[in-house]
Amino acid sequence: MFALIDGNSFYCSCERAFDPTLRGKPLAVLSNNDGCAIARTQEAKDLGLKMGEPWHLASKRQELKPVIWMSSNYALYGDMSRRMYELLCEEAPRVEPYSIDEMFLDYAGLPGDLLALSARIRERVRTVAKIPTCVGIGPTKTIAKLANKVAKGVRGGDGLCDFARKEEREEAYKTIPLGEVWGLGRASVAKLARRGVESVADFTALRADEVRELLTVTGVRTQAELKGTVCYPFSVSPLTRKSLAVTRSFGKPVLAWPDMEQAIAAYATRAAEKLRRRGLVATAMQVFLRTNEFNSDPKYANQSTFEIEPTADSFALMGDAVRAGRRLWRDGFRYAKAGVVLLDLKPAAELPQELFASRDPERSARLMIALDTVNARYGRQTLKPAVTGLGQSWSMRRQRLSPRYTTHFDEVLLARA
DNA sequence: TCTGGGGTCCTAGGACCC
DNA sequence: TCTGGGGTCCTAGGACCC
Repeated sequence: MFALIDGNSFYCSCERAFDPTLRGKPLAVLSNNDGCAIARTQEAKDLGLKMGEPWHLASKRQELKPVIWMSSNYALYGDMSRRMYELLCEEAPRVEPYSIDEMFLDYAGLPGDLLALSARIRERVRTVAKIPTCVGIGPTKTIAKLANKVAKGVRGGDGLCDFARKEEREEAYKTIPLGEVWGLGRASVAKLARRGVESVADFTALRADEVRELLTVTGVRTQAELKGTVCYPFSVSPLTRKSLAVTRSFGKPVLAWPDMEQAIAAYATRAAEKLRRRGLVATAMQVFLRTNEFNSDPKYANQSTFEIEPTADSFALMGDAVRAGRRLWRDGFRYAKAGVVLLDLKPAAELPQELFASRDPERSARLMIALDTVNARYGRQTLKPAVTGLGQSWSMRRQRLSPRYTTHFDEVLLARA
């Protein structure tokens, strides 16, 4: 049996964990660049704030005046996520992190009342990590996810939903709309609706070949999982990821190549850091830049994907990225966004020793270790390649940032006694 | 002035080969 | 002159997720 536990309004709950004055108030956390709302407390939802609403529009709506807006603070959320994970590891034999605020638990082989166990876990996460959560239980991940959604939907409920028993969940399927199912998005729901399929029960009643024709094999898997057959097994350690990206919208439009060069160099440097932290090397790279998609600026977007010599060296990656960016650059546009994506990642340990590598691998490794050590101790941007620049007029807006309570000594909470 | 960032998987279609 | 089947690999685009 599986369980899925997830934090309610996770980013908002993280902010509240450190600032109790935010409790009971309508609060929203904004996306990068303070673009749109990506997390809302119940109070903010009740005022009518929608997921993804652009802040520049929402903040002008009269009924949303009471909402407290905060920039997203991923260092804090990542840290809170890790705490939640460590707590869960003490309670459940196996934990699989799924996203920053969601973890699957494997209850296989556990004796006793799994609902009571879930309640205990939930209470511990609430009191120790200060994060309110909901838990769904089911024999497959898809069912556990669905149960979790049901638990979340009950206001003033106990935050738990148990779909372990076939009869009970099949009864519930009759009234649950299809869009609630993990793996069925807007497009699939619309396709199914045209066939009169609206509830989860309608969907599980379809023949597998009909589902396949409509939704391909992913739809077939989702259906099988809803019926209790595991298609997505539990895995404690995810396989090494395949790609890694650093992409950002600019705080203001970029008009000149030197600014773009700085941005691309900085993104490549950051991507290289992420790569090294995971012990990986990249063997291919994608660089893209684009103008604003939403306004009436003249449009230009282009990207380039190419193989590179396998590496995690900041300078090598930066050089490749900047050269590619230069080829893509056209004068006369107002650029709104750019990105560096590292592809076909491999564990560094598997890297064959190149006889004629253009860079001395040992020297590169020593330099990168020095770079990472200094930056770990003194802050991320202490040592960085010169071309990434000091001015950074393009960097994103984060005007409503909370203090970095957990990651910076000079911003930790002070307790007076 | 203003609309996020970072992932995965699947399929169709073209190029190329035997 | 016309006609065939069957592979592989790559890429673009769609769909979905948080």
